[in-house]
Amino acid sequence: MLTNARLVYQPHDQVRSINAALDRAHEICETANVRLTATREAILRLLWQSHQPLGAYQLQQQLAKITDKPVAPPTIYRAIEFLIGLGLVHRIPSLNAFIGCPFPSSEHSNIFLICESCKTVAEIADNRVNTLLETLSDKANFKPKSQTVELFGLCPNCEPGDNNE
Amino acid sequence: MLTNARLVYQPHDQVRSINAALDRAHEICETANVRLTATREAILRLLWQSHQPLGAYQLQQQLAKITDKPVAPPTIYRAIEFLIGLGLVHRIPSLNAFIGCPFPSSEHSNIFLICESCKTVAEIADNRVNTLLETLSDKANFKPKSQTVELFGLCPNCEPGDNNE
DNA sequence: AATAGTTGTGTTATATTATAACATACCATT
DNA sequence: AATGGTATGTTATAATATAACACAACTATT
Repeated sequence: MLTNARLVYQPHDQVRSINAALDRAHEICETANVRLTATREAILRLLWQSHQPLGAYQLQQQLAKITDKPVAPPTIYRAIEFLIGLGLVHRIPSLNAFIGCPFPSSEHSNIFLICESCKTVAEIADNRVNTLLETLSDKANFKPKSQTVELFGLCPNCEPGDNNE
Repeated sequence: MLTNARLVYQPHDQVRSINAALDRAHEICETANVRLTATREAILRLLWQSHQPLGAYQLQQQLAKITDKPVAPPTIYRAIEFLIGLGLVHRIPSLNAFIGCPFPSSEHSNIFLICESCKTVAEIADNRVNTLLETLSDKANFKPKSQTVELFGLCPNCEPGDNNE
């Protein structure tokens, strides 16, 4: 099982992990022979910096602030589309928002743990879920191609009882 | 495992199953001591008649045609909200659309089989999925409250190879 | 059946999310 | 520097969803 739950729920060295992730992203783009332009990298960085998913118009505001000039929605949506295509970013449909993928390039189903209180989102990848969903699909004669799993609840930091350790 | 896959993917007696479902809906409302008004029932009927999820504005159009007078979006959204609250209707986030629940009143996770070709949506309920997702949540110290599982792929009628029988 | 309280609907306006269409700029290769 | 592909800017608008307030309908009690 892959997960970024600890990173999301506990304090850690943000800058270092983001730089490492960006390096990885550059590699991925080079391999795919596509360009990680300034805009795209900025959007990716913003998404990776936030453990809460960001909407397109939040990204618009933040990008405008960084570059100090206005940015129109298509710019944002194009960058997002590009990043999603590479698996660097996920869309969370129930929130109309986007989040950086903690383990791009690993083939995985997307299981999102969405905290209804603080809105942070952690991600899990687990093959058993895929396997089970494939079995169930089979019984219904359905051929699955992709999937989204969203769990809504409380993260360890917001759970009233026993806390994160 | 509960599923409406056969109903969705094969021809069947629409009218009879919808009437039975509506009877069931009336029971549920009576028990909950809430009113299944004309508008709400009409929306529910429209959703149950369609194996494809309908958007709010599609429902608006269809309802306007039935009642022969214009209907504003809030009317639709209110009815939908009411029906979702009772578990009679589900929202499918990735489609911004709604679908009638084939087995309301059964506690279940929502697993949607969304055909990318013909857009029909079948639903499955299976406890193993819930169990597995709970196990995974536990490991991340996450307390799940609800969930949405969406599978995208091809239904038996659209799958090129072997067809539905 | 009159009243009051609650619940549901009509109506208008507007917020939020997303895309279409076309012009311009950038960038690599010749 | 000319060409062709890719990326971005710009304007307008489509599609989805909600806020706020007025009015109507239903329900329970007198």
